[in-house]
Amino acid sequence: MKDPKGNSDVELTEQIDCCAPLTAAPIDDAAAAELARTYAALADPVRLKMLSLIAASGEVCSCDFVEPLAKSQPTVSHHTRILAEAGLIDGDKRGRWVHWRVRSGREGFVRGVLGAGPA
Amino acid sequence: MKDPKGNSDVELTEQIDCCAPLTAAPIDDAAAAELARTYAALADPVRLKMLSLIAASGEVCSCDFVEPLAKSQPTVSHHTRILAEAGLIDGDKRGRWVHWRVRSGREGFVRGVLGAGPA
DNA sequence: ATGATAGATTGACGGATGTCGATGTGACGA
DNA sequence: TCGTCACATCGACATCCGTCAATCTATCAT
Repeated sequence: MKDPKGNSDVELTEQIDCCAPLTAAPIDDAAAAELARTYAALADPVRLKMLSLIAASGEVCSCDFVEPLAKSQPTVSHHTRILAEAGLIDGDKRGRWVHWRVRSGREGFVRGVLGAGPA
Repeated sequence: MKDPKGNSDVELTEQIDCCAPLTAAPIDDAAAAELARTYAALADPVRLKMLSLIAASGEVCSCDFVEPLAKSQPTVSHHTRILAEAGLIDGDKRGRWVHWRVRSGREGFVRGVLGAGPA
């Protein structure tokens, strides 16, 4: 796959010009793959409800997911794992319980994700 | 604290309050399903590159996707359809060509999606 | 009309994903 | 020590998804 123009990893720079494009340059393959992985983690209603439960309470125990989500315990574990591997939540094991919270530094992103209305 | 439609910039509003939740309440099933559909459309590197190509150029013909994406014409058509059904792009048929643009009103969302770094 | 072109649709294939029962692994309590 | 509880992992299954060759549809040029 060739890259005719030398647009390797150009960061998003503010263009205040008239008729400025939405983005300065198309993203490269690595960035696209990385972003796709993040959004894939958000592409499931169960995981979105998980995120919103965590975001609303600040901290949620794994056991407290089973009832509101109406999913089995292995399924809940599966989804928390995916969210954690996507870098969106962190698990804090205290005794037999694991408490989940939004990863530090990602609160703004998560809030934006959950509030993304048609605007 | 109500959350207005303030999804302009994903900005880090410091949570100085003690124990302030990220969101007021967990999202309901319908909202979760709707959001999941949107993010599912973004969960593919080919579609993200498409979006970035459109966002960078303002308007892209379907035929101009085949080469930079290194995908067959049916595959390109498949992906444009998914992005359109997700309400992210619109196709403008002029003669034999279809020109794609970011849907009006979704520019901010798309810009945020493509520039979603860890902040 | 005829042929050429841009794009959509169909059908098929392999791989990824969501789900749950069964089982494994630690941690707590009696 | 033994049993229980919380969670992770495994195995299996059905479904969904990305991909392309073949084909169909609509449009343009001659």
